[in-house]
Amino acid sequence: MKVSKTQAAENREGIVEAAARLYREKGLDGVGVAEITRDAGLTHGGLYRHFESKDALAREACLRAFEWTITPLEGLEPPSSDTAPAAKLHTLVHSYLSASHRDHPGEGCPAAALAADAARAGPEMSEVFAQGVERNIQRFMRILEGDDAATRARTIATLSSMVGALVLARATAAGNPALSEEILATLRQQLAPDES
Amino acid sequence: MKVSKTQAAENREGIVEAAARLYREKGLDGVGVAEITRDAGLTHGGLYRHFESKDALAREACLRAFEWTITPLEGLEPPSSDTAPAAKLHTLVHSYLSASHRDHPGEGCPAAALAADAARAGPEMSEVFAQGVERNIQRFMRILEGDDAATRARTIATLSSMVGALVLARATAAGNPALSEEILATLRQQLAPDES
DNA sequence: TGTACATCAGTGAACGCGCGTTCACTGATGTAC
DNA sequence: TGTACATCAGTGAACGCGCGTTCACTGATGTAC
Repeated sequence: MKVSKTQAAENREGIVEAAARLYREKGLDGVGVAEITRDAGLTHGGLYRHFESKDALAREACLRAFEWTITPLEGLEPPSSDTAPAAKLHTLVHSYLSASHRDHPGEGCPAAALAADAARAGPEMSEVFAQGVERNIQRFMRILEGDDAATRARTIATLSSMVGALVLARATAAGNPALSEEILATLRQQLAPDES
Repeated sequence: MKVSKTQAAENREGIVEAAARLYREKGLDGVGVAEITRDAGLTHGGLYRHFESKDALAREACLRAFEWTITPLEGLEPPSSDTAPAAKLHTLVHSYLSASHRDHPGEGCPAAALAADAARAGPEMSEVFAQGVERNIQRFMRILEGDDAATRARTIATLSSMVGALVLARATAAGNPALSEEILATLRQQLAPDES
Protein backbone atom coordinates (compact mmCIF):
# COMPACT_ATOMS: atom_id res chain seq x y z
CA MET A 1 0.00 0.00 0.00
CA LYS A 2 1.89 2.99 -1.31
CA VAL A 3 0.92 6.35 0.09
CA SER A 4 0.84 9.88 -1.35
CA LYS A 5 3.99 11.97 -1.19
CA THR A 6 2.46 14.42 1.26
CA GLN A 7 1.22 11.56 3.41
CA ALA A 8 4.69 9.99 3.37
CA ALA A 9 6.20 13.33 4.40
CA GLU A 10 3.71 13.60 7.24
CA ASN A 11 4.51 10.06 8.35
CA ARG A 12 8.21 10.84 8.37
CA GLU A 13 7.49 13.96 10.38
CA GLY A 14 5.44 11.92 12.85
CA ILE A 15 8.30 9.48 13.36
CA VAL A 16 10.79 12.28 14.07
CA GLU A 17 8.45 13.93 16.55
CA ALA A 18 7.60 10.67 18.31
CA ALA A 19 11.32 9.90 18.54
CA ALA A 20 12.14 13.40 19.84
CA ARG A 21 9.58 12.98 22.61
CA LEU A 22 10.24 9.33 23.52
CA TYR A 23 14.03 9.69 23.54
CA ARG A 24 13.77 12.61 25.96
CA GLU A 25 11.40 10.64 28.16
CA LYS A 26 13.27 7.32 28.22
CA GLY A 27 16.80 8.03 27.05
CA LEU A 28 18.57 7.07 23.82
CA ASP A 29 18.95 3.46 24.99
CA GLY A 30 15.48 3.24 26.48
CA VAL A 31 13.31 3.24 23.36
CA GLY A 32 13.16 0.82 20.44
CA VAL A 33 12.27 1.51 16.84
CA ALA A 34 9.07 -0.53 17.25
CA GLU A 35 7.80 1.77 20.01
CA ILE A 36 8.69 4.90 18.05
CA THR A 37 6.96 3.83 14.83
CA ARG A 38 3.96 2.47 16.76
CA ASP A 39 3.65 5.84 18.48
CA ALA A 40 3.66 7.47 15.05
CA GLY A 41 0.89 5.11 13.87
CA LEU A 42 3.11 2.95 11.65
CA THR A 43 4.94 -0.37 11.78
CA HIS A 44 8.65 -0.74 12.33
CA GLY A 45 9.63 -2.07 8.90
CA GLY A 46 8.89 1.13 7.03
CA LEU A 47 11.27 3.17 9.14
CA TYR A 48 14.20 2.33 6.88
CA ARG A 49 12.55 3.97 3.85
CA HIS A 50 13.10 7.27 5.69
CA PHE A 51 16.21 6.79 7.85
CA GLU A 52 19.47 5.00 7.26
CA SER A 53 19.54 3.58 10.78
CA LYS A 54 18.23 4.05 14.29
CA ASP A 55 21.25 6.23 15.07
CA ALA A 56 20.50 8.51 12.11
CA LEU A 57 16.92 8.89 13.36
CA ALA A 58 18.22 9.65 16.86
CA ARG A 59 20.39 12.46 15.50
CA GLU A 60 17.51 13.97 13.55
CA ALA A 61 15.25 13.64 16.60
CA CYS A 62 17.78 15.52 18.76
CA LEU A 63 18.09 18.24 16.14
CA ARG A 64 14.30 18.55 16.19
CA ALA A 65 14.22 18.60 19.98
CA PHE A 66 16.67 21.50 20.02
CA GLU A 67 14.47 23.44 17.59
CA TRP A 68 11.48 22.87 19.81
CA THR A 69 13.18 24.18 22.92
CA ILE A 70 14.21 27.26 21.04
CA THR A 71 10.65 27.98 19.96
CA PRO A 72 9.34 28.80 23.44
CA LEU A 73 12.31 31.12 23.93
CA GLU A 74 11.44 32.90 20.72
CA GLY A 75 7.78 32.90 21.62
CA LEU A 76 8.72 35.33 24.34
CA GLU A 77 10.20 37.82 21.94
CA PRO A 78 7.54 39.22 19.62
CA PRO A 79 5.07 40.33 22.32
CA SER A 80 7.88 41.26 24.67
CA SER A 81 10.03 43.37 22.40
CA ASP A 82 8.93 46.22 24.62
CA THR A 83 9.67 44.19 27.75
CA ALA A 84 12.90 44.60 29.69
CA PRO A 85 15.53 41.83 29.33
CA ALA A 86 15.29 41.21 33.06
CA ALA A 87 11.57 40.41 32.76
CA LYS A 88 12.15 38.02 29.87
CA LEU A 89 14.96 36.33 31.78
CA HIS A 90 12.69 35.98 34.80
CA THR A 91 9.94 34.33 32.74
CA LEU A 92 12.39 32.00 31.02
CA VAL A 93 14.21 30.91 34.18
CA HIS A 94 11.01 30.31 36.12
CA SER A 95 9.52 28.33 33.27
CA TYR A 96 12.68 26.24 32.83
CA LEU A 97 13.13 25.54 36.55
CA SER A 98 9.50 24.56 37.14
CA ALA A 99 8.05 21.33 38.50
CA SER A 100 6.15 21.03 35.24
CA HIS A 101 9.32 21.06 33.14
CA ARG A 102 10.96 18.63 35.56
CA ASP A 103 8.04 16.22 35.31
CA HIS A 104 7.61 16.39 31.52
CA PRO A 105 11.00 15.80 29.93
CA GLY A 106 9.38 14.63 26.68
CA GLU A 107 8.47 18.18 25.73
CA GLY A 108 11.40 19.81 27.51
CA CYS A 109 15.04 20.73 27.10
CA PRO A 110 17.01 18.05 25.21
CA ALA A 111 20.27 19.15 26.84
CA ALA A 112 18.95 18.29 30.29
CA ALA A 113 17.33 15.06 29.13
CA LEU A 114 19.95 13.66 26.77
CA ALA A 115 23.37 15.28 27.28
CA ALA A 116 24.87 12.32 29.16
CA ASP A 117 23.54 9.88 26.54
CA ALA A 118 24.80 12.12 23.74
CA ALA A 119 28.29 12.17 25.23
CA ARG A 120 28.42 8.39 24.71
CA ALA A 121 26.70 8.26 21.32
CA GLY A 122 29.62 9.10 19.05
CA PRO A 123 31.00 12.19 17.31
CA GLU A 124 28.09 12.81 14.93
CA MET A 125 25.64 13.04 17.82
CA SER A 126 28.08 15.26 19.68
CA GLU A 127 28.13 17.61 16.68
CA VAL A 128 24.34 17.79 16.73
CA PHE A 129 24.50 18.59 20.42
CA ALA A 130 27.22 21.20 20.06
CA GLN A 131 25.15 22.97 17.38
CA GLY A 132 22.07 22.85 19.58
CA VAL A 133 23.92 24.24 22.58
CA GLU A 134 25.57 26.99 20.52
CA ARG A 135 22.20 27.98 19.07
CA ASN A 136 20.68 28.16 22.53
CA ILE A 137 23.56 30.35 23.66
CA GLN A 138 22.86 32.73 20.74
CA ARG A 139 19.14 32.88 21.49
CA PHE A 140 19.79 33.48 25.14
CA MET A 141 22.19 36.33 24.39
CA ARG A 142 19.56 37.89 22.16
CA ILE A 143 17.16 37.88 25.10
CA LEU A 144 19.80 39.54 27.25
CA GLU A 145 20.33 42.05 24.42
CA GLY A 146 24.10 41.80 24.53
CA ASP A 147 26.73 40.38 22.17
CA ASP A 148 29.97 40.99 24.05
CA ALA A 149 32.18 38.40 25.73
CA ALA A 150 30.83 39.19 29.19
CA THR A 151 27.26 38.51 28.09
CA ARG A 152 28.35 35.26 26.48
CA ALA A 153 30.13 34.19 29.66
CA ARG A 154 27.11 35.09 31.75
CA THR A 155 24.90 33.15 29.32
CA ILE A 156 27.03 30.02 29.46
CA ALA A 157 27.11 30.16 33.26
CA THR A 158 23.34 30.63 33.46
CA LEU A 159 22.56 27.82 31.01
CA SER A 160 24.92 25.47 32.85
CA SER A 161 23.20 26.27 36.14
CA MET A 162 19.76 25.68 34.66
CA VAL A 163 20.74 22.37 33.06
CA GLY A 164 22.52 21.13 36.20
CA ALA A 165 19.68 22.10 38.50
CA LEU A 166 17.05 20.46 36.30
CA VAL A 167 19.11 17.28 35.97
CA LEU A 168 19.64 17.03 39.74
CA ALA A 169 15.99 17.88 40.44
CA ARG A 170 14.87 15.08 38.15
CA ALA A 171 17.24 12.50 39.64
CA THR A 172 16.10 13.28 43.19
CA ALA A 173 12.40 13.90 42.52
CA ALA A 174 11.10 10.43 43.37
CA GLY A 175 13.47 9.74 46.26
CA ASN A 176 13.40 13.11 48.00
CA PRO A 177 10.76 15.50 46.60
CA ALA A 178 11.64 18.23 49.10
CA LEU A 179 15.29 18.26 48.00
CA SER A 180 14.23 18.28 44.36
CA GLU A 181 12.00 21.30 44.90
CA GLU A 182 14.69 23.00 46.99
CA ILE A 183 17.17 22.71 44.12
CA LEU A 184 14.72 24.27 41.65
CA ALA A 185 13.68 27.04 44.05
CA THR A 186 17.26 27.87 45.01
CA LEU A 187 18.31 28.35 41.40
CA ARG A 188 15.19 30.27 40.46
CA GLN A 189 16.04 32.69 43.25
CA GLN A 190 19.73 32.76 42.33
CA LEU A 191 19.23 33.38 38.61
CA ALA A 192 16.09 35.51 38.59
CA PRO A 193 15.23 36.62 42.12
CA ASP A 194 11.66 37.62 42.90
CA GLU A 195 11.33 41.22 43.98
CA SER A 196 9.84 41.86 47.43
CA MET B 1 34.89 -24.50 43.16
CA LYS B 2 33.97 -22.84 46.40
CA VAL B 3 36.15 -19.99 47.55
CA SER B 4 37.17 -18.67 50.97
CA LYS B 5 34.93 -16.13 52.68
CA THR B 6 37.50 -13.38 52.38
CA GLN B 7 38.02 -14.21 48.71
CA ALA B 8 34.26 -14.13 48.14
CA ALA B 9 34.05 -10.74 49.85
CA GLU B 10 36.86 -9.45 47.66
CA ASN B 11 35.11 -10.76 44.56
CA ARG B 12 31.89 -9.03 45.58
CA GLU B 13 33.87 -5.84 46.13
CA GLY B 14 35.44 -6.18 42.70
CA ILE B 15 32.05 -6.50 41.05
CA VAL B 16 30.73 -3.37 42.78
CA GLU B 17 33.79 -1.37 41.78
CA ALA B 18 33.75 -2.58 38.19
CA ALA B 19 30.05 -1.73 38.00
CA ALA B 20 30.59 1.72 39.54
CA ARG B 21 33.21 2.50 36.91
CA LEU B 22 31.54 0.93 33.87
CA TYR B 23 28.11 2.42 34.61
CA ARG B 24 29.63 5.89 34.79
CA GLU B 25 31.50 5.31 31.55
CA LYS B 26 28.68 3.77 29.52
CA GLY B 27 25.44 4.59 31.31
CA LEU B 28 23.05 2.35 33.23
CA ASP B 29 21.67 0.88 29.98
CA GLY B 30 25.05 0.64 28.30
CA VAL B 31 26.67 -2.21 30.26
CA GLY B 32 25.63 -5.82 30.69
CA VAL B 33 26.21 -8.11 33.65
CA ALA B 34 28.60 -10.21 31.56
CA GLU B 35 30.89 -7.24 30.96
CA ILE B 36 30.82 -6.21 34.60
CA THR B 37 31.66 -9.66 35.98
CA ARG B 38 34.29 -10.22 33.27
CA ASP B 39 35.90 -6.92 34.27
CA ALA B 40 35.96 -8.19 37.85
CA GLY B 41 37.62 -11.44 36.74
CA LEU B 42 34.54 -13.67 37.16
CA THR B 43 31.77 -15.17 35.05
CA HIS B 44 28.25 -13.83 34.90
CA GLY B 45 26.44 -16.71 36.61
CA GLY B 46 27.90 -16.12 40.04
CA LEU B 47 26.64 -12.55 40.20
CA TYR B 48 23.33 -13.67 41.65
CA ARG B 49 24.99 -15.18 44.73
CA HIS B 50 25.81 -11.59 45.71
CA PHE B 51 23.04 -9.44 44.25
CA GLU B 52 19.32 -9.96 43.88
CA SER B 53 19.25 -8.47 40.39
CA LYS B 54 21.10 -6.21 38.01
CA ASP B 55 19.09 -3.26 39.33
CA ALA B 56 20.15 -4.02 42.91
CA LEU B 57 23.78 -4.07 41.79
CA ALA B 58 23.28 -0.78 39.95
CA ARG B 59 21.99 0.86 43.13
CA GLU B 60 24.92 -0.41 45.17
CA ALA B 61 27.34 0.70 42.46
CA CYS B 62 25.85 4.22 42.50
CA LEU B 63 26.12 4.35 46.28
CA ARG B 64 29.76 3.36 45.94
CA ALA B 65 30.36 5.94 43.23
CA PHE B 66 29.02 8.68 45.49
CA GLU B 67 31.40 7.60 48.25
CA TRP B 68 34.31 7.79 45.85
CA THR B 69 33.52 11.30 44.72
CA ILE B 70 33.33 12.38 48.31
CA THR B 71 36.77 11.01 49.12
CA PRO B 72 38.72 13.48 46.96
CA LEU B 73 36.75 16.30 48.55
CA GLU B 74 37.72 15.05 51.98
CA GLY B 75 41.27 14.48 50.86
CA LEU B 76 41.54 18.24 50.66
CA GLU B 77 40.63 18.73 54.27
CA PRO B 78 43.34 17.26 56.54
CA PRO B 79 46.33 19.08 55.00
CA SER B 80 44.26 22.15 54.34
CA SER B 81 42.68 22.67 57.73
CA ASP B 82 44.88 25.75 57.85
CA THR B 83 43.93 26.74 54.30
CA ALA B 84 41.28 29.33 53.60
CA PRO B 85 37.90 28.07 52.33
CA ALA B 86 38.40 30.11 49.16
CA ALA B 87 41.59 28.19 48.36
CA LYS B 88 39.89 24.83 48.91
CA LEU B 89 36.97 25.93 46.77
CA HIS B 90 39.38 26.98 44.03
CA THR B 91 41.13 23.61 44.05
CA LEU B 92 37.87 21.70 44.04
CA VAL B 93 36.24 23.72 41.26
CA HIS B 94 39.30 23.58 39.02
CA SER B 95 39.66 19.86 39.56
CA TYR B 96 35.96 19.21 38.88
CA LEU B 97 35.81 21.42 35.78
CA SER B 98 38.98 19.99 34.22
CA ALA B 99 39.47 18.31 30.85
CA SER B 100 40.72 15.29 32.77
CA HIS B 101 37.48 14.90 34.72
CA ARG B 102 35.47 15.49 31.55
CA ASP B 103 37.41 12.77 29.71
CA HIS B 104 37.36 10.17 32.52
CA PRO B 105 33.78 9.81 33.73
CA GLY B 106 34.49 6.31 35.06
CA GLU B 107 36.37 7.71 38.04
CA GLY B 108 34.38 10.94 38.24
CA CYS B 109 31.21 12.45 39.64
CA PRO B 110 28.27 10.05 39.45
CA ALA B 111 25.78 12.92 39.44
CA ALA B 112 27.19 14.28 36.19
CA ALA B 113 27.51 10.82 34.63
CA LEU B 114 24.28 9.14 35.72
CA ALA B 115 21.68 11.68 36.90
CA ALA B 116 19.57 11.47 33.75
CA ASP B 117 19.66 7.66 33.82
CA ALA B 118 18.84 7.64 37.53
CA ALA B 119 15.79 9.84 36.94
CA ARG B 120 14.37 7.03 34.78
CA ALA B 121 15.48 4.09 36.92
CA GLY B 122 12.73 4.05 39.52
CA PRO B 123 12.20 5.36 43.06
CA GLU B 124 14.83 3.20 44.81
CA MET B 125 17.56 4.53 42.55
CA SER B 126 16.25 8.04 43.02
CA GLU B 127 16.58 7.57 46.78
CA VAL B 128 20.20 6.51 46.38
CA PHE B 129 20.80 9.58 44.27
CA ALA B 130 19.04 11.94 46.65
CA GLN B 131 21.20 10.65 49.51
CA GLY B 132 24.33 11.05 47.43
CA VAL B 133 23.46 14.60 46.44
CA GLU B 134 22.53 15.55 50.00
CA ARG B 135 25.81 14.15 51.29
CA ASN B 136 27.76 16.10 48.69
CA ILE B 137 25.92 19.26 49.74
CA GLN B 138 26.96 18.63 53.36
CA ARG B 139 30.59 18.04 52.43
CA PHE B 140 30.67 21.12 50.28
CA MET B 141 29.24 23.27 53.07
CA ARG B 142 31.91 21.95 55.40
CA ILE B 143 34.54 23.15 52.93
CA LEU B 144 32.89 26.55 52.86
CA GLU B 145 32.82 26.45 56.66
CA GLY B 146 29.21 27.59 56.92
CA ASP B 147 26.00 25.92 57.99
CA ASP B 148 23.41 28.64 57.49
CA ALA B 149 20.71 28.79 54.83
CA ALA B 150 22.69 31.22 52.68
CA THR B 151 25.68 28.86 52.54
CA ARG B 152 23.38 25.98 51.66
CA ALA B 153 21.80 28.00 48.86
CA ARG B 154 25.19 29.02 47.56
CA THR B 155 26.32 25.39 47.71
CA ILE B 156 23.32 24.10 45.78
CA ALA B 157 23.79 26.78 43.14
CA THR B 158 27.50 26.01 42.81
CA LEU B 159 27.00 22.24 42.59
CA SER B 160 24.27 22.71 39.96
CA SER B 161 26.58 24.89 37.89
CA MET B 162 29.41 22.38 38.12
CA VAL B 163 27.21 19.43 37.16
CA GLY B 164 25.54 21.31 34.29
CA ALA B 165 28.82 22.58 32.91
CA LEU B 166 30.47 19.17 33.04
CA VAL B 167 27.47 17.50 31.40
CA LEU B 168 27.40 20.06 28.58
CA ALA B 169 31.17 19.93 28.17
CA ARG B 170 31.01 16.14 27.76
CA ALA B 171 28.16 16.22 25.27
CA THR B 172 29.93 18.77 23.08
CA ALA B 173 33.54 17.53 23.49
CA ALA B 174 33.75 15.37 20.37
CA GLY B 175 31.65 17.65 18.13
CA ASN B 176 33.07 21.03 19.13
CA PRO B 177 36.12 20.82 21.42
CA ALA B 178 36.50 24.60 21.56
CA LEU B 179 32.96 25.06 22.85
CA SER B 180 33.47 22.26 25.36
CA GLU B 181 36.61 23.91 26.72
CA GLU B 182 34.91 27.32 26.70
CA ILE B 183 32.12 25.99 28.92
CA LEU B 184 34.60 24.56 31.43
CA ALA B 185 36.79 27.67 31.45
CA THR B 186 33.83 30.02 31.78
CA LEU B 187 32.52 28.23 34.85
CA ARG B 188 35.94 27.86 36.42
CA GLN B 189 36.29 31.61 36.14
CA GLN B 190 32.74 32.25 37.34
CA LEU B 191 32.91 29.98 40.40
CA ALA B 192 36.57 30.36 41.43
CA PRO B 193 38.19 33.20 39.51
CA ASP B 194 41.96 33.21 39.14
CA GLU B 195 43.58 36.20 40.78
CA SER B 196 45.75 38.44 38.56
C1' DT C 1 45.17 -33.01 65.15
C1' DG C 2 42.82 -35.94 61.60
C1' DT C 3 38.84 -37.43 58.91
C1' DA C 4 34.11 -37.24 56.75
C1' DC C 5 31.01 -34.48 54.83
C1' DA C 6 27.75 -30.50 54.25
C1' DT C 7 28.08 -25.92 52.39
C1' DC C 8 28.06 -22.74 48.91
C1' DA C 9 30.93 -19.38 45.64
C1' DG C 10 31.68 -19.73 41.15
C1' DT C 11 31.05 -22.00 36.27
C1' DG C 12 29.00 -22.13 31.88
C1' DA C 13 25.19 -23.99 29.10
C1' DA C 14 20.56 -22.91 28.42
C1' DC C 15 16.10 -20.22 28.73
C1' DG C 16 12.88 -16.74 26.82
C1' DC C 17 12.80 -12.20 25.20
C1' DG C 18 13.27 -7.92 22.75
C1' DC C 19 16.36 -5.62 19.97
C1' DG C 20 17.88 -3.46 15.07
C1' DT C 21 17.70 -4.69 10.56
C1' DT C 22 16.29 -7.20 6.24
C1' DC C 23 13.19 -8.60 2.72
C1' DA C 24 9.43 -10.55 -0.09
C1' DC C 25 5.23 -8.77 -0.68
C1' DT C 26 1.01 -5.45 -1.16
C1' DG C 27 -1.53 -2.10 -3.38
C1' DA C 28 -2.43 2.89 -3.88
C1' DT C 29 0.00 6.52 -6.29
C1' DG C 30 1.33 8.98 -10.04
C1' DT C 31 3.21 8.93 -14.65
C1' DA C 32 3.63 7.70 -19.72
C1' DC C 33 0.91 7.26 -23.56
C1' DT D 1 -9.68 12.61 -20.12
C1' DG D 2 -8.79 7.32 -19.83
C1' DT D 3 -5.97 3.39 -19.49
C1' DA D 4 -1.72 0.53 -18.46
C1' DC D 5 1.86 0.07 -15.66
C1' DA D 6 6.16 1.22 -13.04
C1' DT D 7 7.10 3.09 -8.57
C1' DC D 8 7.72 2.81 -3.84
C1' DA D 9 5.72 3.75 1.16
C1' DG D 10 4.32 0.72 4.28
C1' DT D 11 3.51 -4.30 6.18
C1' DG D 12 4.82 -8.05 8.99
C1' DA D 13 7.39 -12.39 9.21
C1' DA D 14 12.00 -13.65 9.83
C1' DC D 15 17.10 -13.15 10.85
C1' DG D 16 21.00 -13.16 14.15
C1' DC D 17 22.35 -11.31 18.37
C1' DG D 18 22.97 -9.97 23.11
C1' DC D 19 20.45 -9.32 27.08
C1' DG D 20 19.10 -10.72 32.32
C1' DT D 21 18.25 -14.66 34.70
C1' DT D 22 18.17 -19.71 35.95
C1' DC D 23 20.15 -24.01 37.13
C1' DA D 24 22.64 -28.44 37.36
C1' DC D 25 27.07 -29.04 38.42
C1' DT D 26 32.03 -28.56 40.49
C1' DG D 27 35.19 -28.70 44.02
C1' DA D 28 37.60 -26.05 47.69
C1' DT D 29 36.16 -24.48 52.22
C1' DG D 30 35.21 -24.97 56.77
C1' DT D 31 32.75 -27.46 60.30
C1' DA D 32 31.23 -31.54 63.16
C1' DC D 33 33.02 -35.33 65.31
